[in-house]
Amino acid sequence: MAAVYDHHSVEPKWQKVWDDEKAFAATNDFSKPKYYALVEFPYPSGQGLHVGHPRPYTALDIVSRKRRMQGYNVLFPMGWDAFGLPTENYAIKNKIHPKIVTKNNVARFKEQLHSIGYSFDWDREVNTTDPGYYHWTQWIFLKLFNAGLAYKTQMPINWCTSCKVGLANEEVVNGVCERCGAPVVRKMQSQWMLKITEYADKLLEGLDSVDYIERVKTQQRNWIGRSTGAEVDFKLTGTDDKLTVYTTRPDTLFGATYMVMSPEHPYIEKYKDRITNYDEVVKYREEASRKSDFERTELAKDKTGVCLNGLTAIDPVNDKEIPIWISDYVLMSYGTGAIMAVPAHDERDWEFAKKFNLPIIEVVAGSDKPVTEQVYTDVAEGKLVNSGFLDGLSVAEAKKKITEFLEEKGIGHAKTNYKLRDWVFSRQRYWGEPIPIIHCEKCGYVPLKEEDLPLELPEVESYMPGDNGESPLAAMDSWVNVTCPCCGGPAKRETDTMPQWAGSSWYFLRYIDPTNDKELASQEALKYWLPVDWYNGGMEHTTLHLLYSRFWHRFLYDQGIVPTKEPYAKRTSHGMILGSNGEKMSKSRGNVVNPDDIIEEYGADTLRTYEMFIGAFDQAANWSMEGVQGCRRFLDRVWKLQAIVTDGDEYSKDLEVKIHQTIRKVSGDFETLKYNTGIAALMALINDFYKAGSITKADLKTFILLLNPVAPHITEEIWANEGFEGRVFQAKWPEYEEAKCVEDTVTIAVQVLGKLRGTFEEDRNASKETMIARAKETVASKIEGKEIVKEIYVPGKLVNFVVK
RNA sequence: GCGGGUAUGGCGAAAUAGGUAGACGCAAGGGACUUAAAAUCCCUCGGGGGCGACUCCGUGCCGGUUCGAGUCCGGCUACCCGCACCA
Repeated sequence: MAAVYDHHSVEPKWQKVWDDEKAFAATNDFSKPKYYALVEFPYPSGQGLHVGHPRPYTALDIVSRKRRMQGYNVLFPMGWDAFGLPTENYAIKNKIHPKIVTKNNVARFKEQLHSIGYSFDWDREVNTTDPGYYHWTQWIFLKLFNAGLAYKTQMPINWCTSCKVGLANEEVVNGVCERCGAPVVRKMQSQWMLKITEYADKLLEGLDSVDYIERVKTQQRNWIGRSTGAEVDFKLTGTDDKLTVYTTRPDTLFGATYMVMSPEHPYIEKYKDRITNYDEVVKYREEASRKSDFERTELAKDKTGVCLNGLTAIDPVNDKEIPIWISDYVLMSYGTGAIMAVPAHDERDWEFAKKFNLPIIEVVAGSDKPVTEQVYTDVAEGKLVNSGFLDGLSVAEAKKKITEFLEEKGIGHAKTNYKLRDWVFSRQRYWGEPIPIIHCEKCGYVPLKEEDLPLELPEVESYMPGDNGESPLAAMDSWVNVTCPCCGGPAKRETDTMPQWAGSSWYFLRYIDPTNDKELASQEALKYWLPVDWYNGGMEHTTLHLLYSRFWHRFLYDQGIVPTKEPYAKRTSHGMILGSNGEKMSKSRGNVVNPDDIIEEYGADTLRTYEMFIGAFDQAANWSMEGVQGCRRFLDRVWKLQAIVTDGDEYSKDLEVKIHQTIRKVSGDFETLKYNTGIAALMALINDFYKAGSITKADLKTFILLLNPVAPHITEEIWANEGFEGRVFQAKWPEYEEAKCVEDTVTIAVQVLGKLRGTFEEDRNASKETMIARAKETVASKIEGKEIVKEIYVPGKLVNFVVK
């Protein structure tokens, strides 16, 4: 044995052994119990791996390695989510094909991941930009199209007035273009959409059947945002038209004092002759078009709006004529694009009414202050007033009664609404999956035939979007102009590509059968491997990627393509790794840590141990070089255990209880995301080993097995040095006996009036009477001359005396 | 703005189900070894007071429930994440 642990020679050595022996390949032996562990596949950026990546990867590598030791057939795959904007922008700037850029980045990422010693099954690597992969992404799109879930509509995009290109939200900084600084406006564009809203209820209900951490479920539920209310028709004065609003509070209908329409509402165009201040309205609408939905609702505090002079509405319950305003906080994309405003009982309406001096009428009583001074939104306590036939009812009763009334009169009906919006699926970009649709003047949108897939990305001369905001593909006349598969007439290909979310919405299915060129994956393999048993990923993917992939999966289930309703049985999330200054790591802040440097100086096992020890797994943590060093010191102490090991195939007597406790602790902590305390327990045990002076081979063996999932290289090397049989990755996970986890004596805390006044040691089986008697001795001076009113005894823990 | 989180020593953090706050690690101070340093090993380490047995205070802030609150309840404050074309 070498005197010191030399990671430079040991780590690559074992990585090669694992590769050569195909140590971590999932087998197709479907008779074995399976375990599918999944981490989010990375976007192979030009910067290479970031120290944030190894955190979730190491966590599930630990789980995977432990599962294999527990006898499971484990699938733990890795791949590349390689389409995307930064690669395309790099390609534009440097005139290099994105394919080449991607290939280089992937090679770098793969080498980096390899050097950390992950137990990925590299035989199942997938890449979303590979035509053999996106063949099936396009195939799923065709299924969606044929099921009526893909449609085209006019949607606004961010448009740079100077570059003449569509921009991603991220490329818009404070309303101007990130590259040139010119103002960005919203421009209408015909876009492909996916009807995720049709799956809103299924996605909501599915959450009840899966084991996701609670905040992920809550965030998805709120994102879907189901609310039940009513749609109500208000007559437009002097016309045959009605203005339909959506409200969650139909009970407050008698308190509506004005209406607000979205600035984009079609009635504005329709009745522009009636609106006497139309110029002002148009100006306001232009200003609103410069703001994103986010800004429009963000600026809600300082309400803006314009009253439509000449256009009013009639409240259907009391025939009152009320004014109509337009304001940007009302969005065309939610509800009906118009609201009735009840300022007494809605915060935004109240602020708006105060600003523009509009009447505020109380219709729910129960507030401490008059509603002209403070908005009253309590729905549990209040009773209806000033509301005709609703007076005296509770809010819930009134909701029911008014909805029945509206339905009876034919002026409204109960309505469920969702905050969730349909998924904008078009990008005017090159580096994405081509949308396999042909547009024919005669036949409309015609899908490609399945046998014509994959529709490969053609080579183009420039990756720059066209002047009118079209994708670079639009310039490829020979590719664009085709004959209609339906009528044989002249037709044009769709030139938009899919968003990056497309490839990542189903990648976990492809790992199951990655080389199948007949189907997306074989039914037999899907039945065996699904669902994913444990999926860990960033909290930032909760509402988009996670929801999108659940949507696709549920759709595929409805089509009979996959055997489970839900793709992921369990979902957990990790916290971000921040720079040592507590800020997000970024080049500009100069606080970026490259994992390669850590591996070079301290080794992969140190990196892995530190990333797991850094803090609570689900919380953000600051990087610390000193902390890295501490973990390396721990591994050095592990290495040096070889110097104090003596023969013996049983646990040392003095260490036996500690070892059993540690097996229990580590086995549990590795399952519950508490990697930091699991490692702390191993550190505590090694401290006990050194205190004992010498340990048996059995002591060492168990310690090595427990540490192996975290630090696989050093443990494999010690295992070989000590002549233990086979490889650690083939060994069995250690077991503990509950009976051997308990000490003979317990320490009892003694409190007087809840304050700690002393402790004593006693046989753990001693009676309650003995414990209380010993407790009285322990705090004799504190309770002397006082009356004991109550004795509280918590077995094995404490005694508390309540005295007078 | 809306939705979701988080707050404990000098620092990263622990604390099954309301029961000894600060495990484990880092930094710091002292000691051993060394010509010296590094490495390693040993000891101390929340704050105040006391020579001392001890004692008071302490888990973001204000209040409550309880024999007992970091943990439960009500009300705040600060910070972090997401907000649909970054991934």
